[in-house]
Amino acid sequence: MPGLHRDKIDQIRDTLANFSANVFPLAGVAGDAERQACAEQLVSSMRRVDYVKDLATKALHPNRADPASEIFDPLMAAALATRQGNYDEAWWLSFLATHFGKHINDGWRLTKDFYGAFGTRAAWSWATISNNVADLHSWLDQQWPDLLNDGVSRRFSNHRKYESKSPAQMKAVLGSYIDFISTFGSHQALVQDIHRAVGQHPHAGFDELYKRMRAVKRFGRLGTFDFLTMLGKLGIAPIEPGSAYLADATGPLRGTKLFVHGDPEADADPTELEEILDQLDAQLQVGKQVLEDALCNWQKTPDRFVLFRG
DNA sequence: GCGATCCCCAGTTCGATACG
DNA sequence: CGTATCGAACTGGGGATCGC
Repeated sequence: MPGLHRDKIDQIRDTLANFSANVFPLAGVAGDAERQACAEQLVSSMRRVDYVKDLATKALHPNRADPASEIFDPLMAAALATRQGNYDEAWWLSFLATHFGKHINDGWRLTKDFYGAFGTRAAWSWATISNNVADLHSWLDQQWPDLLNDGVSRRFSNHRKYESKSPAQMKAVLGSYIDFISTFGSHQALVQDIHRAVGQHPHAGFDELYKRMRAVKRFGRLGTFDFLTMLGKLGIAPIEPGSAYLADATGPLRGTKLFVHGDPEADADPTELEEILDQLDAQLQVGKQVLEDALCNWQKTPDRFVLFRG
């Protein structure tokens, strides 16, 4: 990150140094190069988060919501649906965007072609699928594999690289999500139920949804965290992560161990690491998603900034 | 060149075992 | 009994490597 955001990087770097001196010694960023690289990763993560938050209010072309359009974008489509009060569609689009993900080269093509059903029929909108799961299943069995077999690359994102486009898995994953929501009748009814159960605090809501997402197949710690933080950023659900969910993590846990103890393999209690992140964020005020994202990317190359792609 | 094979990954699932 | 914890088994697809 050359030149740009110099002030913000400097400010974060100084906060890290002060925190180390006065609150808890952060062994992983004791060196100048490491502290600088970490500060740059934090600013880089903040910018990615801010980009998505801005989608909620910025001007968007209506074709962003049209899967037949070249400029279809499921996150922008979710933002547009939210503005129209169509929370069901906003959640569903966010779910599909998270499940398929944006591939570094193929972009949103996999999401677009599933959601738009390759133009073979009306789009698989929430209104359509939630009332016609059987139609979705037969379409996946009978048409989807042939439609995919056209020589065009439609890959999952890095975070979803173990997923499969097989009809069996598609039915299992999408079906389990549809079932999960259908128990409540609508996404808004689910949110109301969460509020009844744990109150209205965004951290409590996030945590309760995180637990309940176990009902959705193939959505583990990473997929669930990506999905729920997306809902929060786009203003689709009033939730925000109150922790980095290190207990179930691999990369972010490694990153936090390196950050705090100077050793990615350190035998550290995730709960204690979370408490240190809590205290640090009281000063940084960047949010837990930025911390977990930045520390995961930083630990790959701790002594110099490498932009995360993928 | 080109297909076959291998390896990796910020993963997931399943079943066994240990608890209260 | 339920349920928490743990590790082994297994995952799909891309890209690198290998053998021809």
